[in-house]
Amino acid sequence: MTAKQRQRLPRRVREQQIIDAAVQVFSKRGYHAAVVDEISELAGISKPMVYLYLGSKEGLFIACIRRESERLRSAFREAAEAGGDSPETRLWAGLRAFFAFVTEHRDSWVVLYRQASELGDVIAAEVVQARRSVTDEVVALVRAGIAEREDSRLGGKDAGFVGHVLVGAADSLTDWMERHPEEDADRVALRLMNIVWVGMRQVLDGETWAPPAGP
Amino acid sequence: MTAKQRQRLPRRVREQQIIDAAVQVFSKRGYHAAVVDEISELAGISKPMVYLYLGSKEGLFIACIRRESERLRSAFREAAEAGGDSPETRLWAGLRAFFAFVTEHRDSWVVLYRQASELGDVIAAEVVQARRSVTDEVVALVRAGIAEREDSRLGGKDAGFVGHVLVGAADSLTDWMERHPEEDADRVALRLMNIVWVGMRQVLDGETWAPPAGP
DNA sequence: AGGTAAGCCTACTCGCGAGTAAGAACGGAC
DNA sequence: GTCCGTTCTTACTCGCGAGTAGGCTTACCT
Repeated sequence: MTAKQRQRLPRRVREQQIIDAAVQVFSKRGYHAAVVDEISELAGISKPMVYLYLGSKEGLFIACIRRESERLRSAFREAAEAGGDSPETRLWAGLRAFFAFVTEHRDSWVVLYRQASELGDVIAAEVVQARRSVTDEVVALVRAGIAEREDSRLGGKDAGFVGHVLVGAADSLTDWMERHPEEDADRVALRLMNIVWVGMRQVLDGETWAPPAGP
Repeated sequence: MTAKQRQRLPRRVREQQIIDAAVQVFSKRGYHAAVVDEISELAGISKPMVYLYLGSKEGLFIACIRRESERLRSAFREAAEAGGDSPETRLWAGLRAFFAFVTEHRDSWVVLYRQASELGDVIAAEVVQARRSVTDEVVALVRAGIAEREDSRLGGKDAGFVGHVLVGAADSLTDWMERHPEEDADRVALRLMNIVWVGMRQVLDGETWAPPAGP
């Protein structure tokens, strides 16, 4: 016995521990700068175990994306579904859940969306897919909100537009929150609703903004 | 004569050519996956020239960030300054210039803001700095817009918030634009103004959004 | 107890890519 | 012509990190 044998654990558990560690390291270093040895060490395991269970560095990263993406999307959707009857309140509930999630799992967010241009098309596609799936959830709510108005002058394309505004703004606000720790997730979500949703409602009511007439 | 001597050009010119190539390759592959040989080849030069002029891969990347960041910021600022007297029209002009810039120089944008978590603190700091400098330009306009109202219920912190919303939304909308090529930069900027600026104006006017009273 | 499969490790290989040494060709200046 | 500085190249070194070979150990089953 080499004195160095660690506690044995079933594969299921180890896999999750490895992914836990990987999310931290990928988040901190980025995909390429991340070193598998560091991940395995943080997971309390040796490198070959990582390869045995996850296949390759790329496979490991994809596993991270999949798991974290699923968690985030579930958090959003479940909150939205429990958020009342109107799209408005559902969107609000979803946004609260979103900001709560990224507050608590900053690493997940970083791994999910701050790695876009990196590595071969395989992973890039995975990352794009993950972001799109979140955007789609938001767009669905916005579309429902628009559809409530019959005479609406906004259509499906506008829902996509607003969805991107919301997701992009939320992403960026993640940074803002770091410098304003006194603002919790709920307050940030409320602020965002106040700007974007109110703006959209105004546009729906026909009060648009137009640039001053030019030449 | 080794038949392989290329046209000789002064350092100034070569440096720019190298940076041109580097922006393309960094944008396509990401910092770590980018290979200096590919950059030098694309620049029509041999690798040692890159090291002679830019020092290291890191130095090369920083040169890219600096140059592209400066270009983008100038584009925004010059448009804003020429955009009339009110913060409103200046912001509008700035946004138009921004979207026009990223439409035409997508690579620059990708290199500037889609590389955050990568490499040592040195470059990460540079990237953060670049994004911040753009955000600051926007925030200044928003703050001016808010300050126009005397009885404003929004303050400096809100300007920062709205600035982050705008920059984040704009970032995300670059993806949306790729899937909607029929929308040019001006139309996207107009849409964004319609949502965000109108929303903010409403809040300034006191029409806020509040969640339905909860337990 | 003996077999066996799952969990785990040490100690490698080996290619890729950052960075460099050493000098060749060109273009003036005098 | 012949010097000198700049531009440019071929042809390396060398470390780092992804991935692996091969085997040891513990838990459980019969």
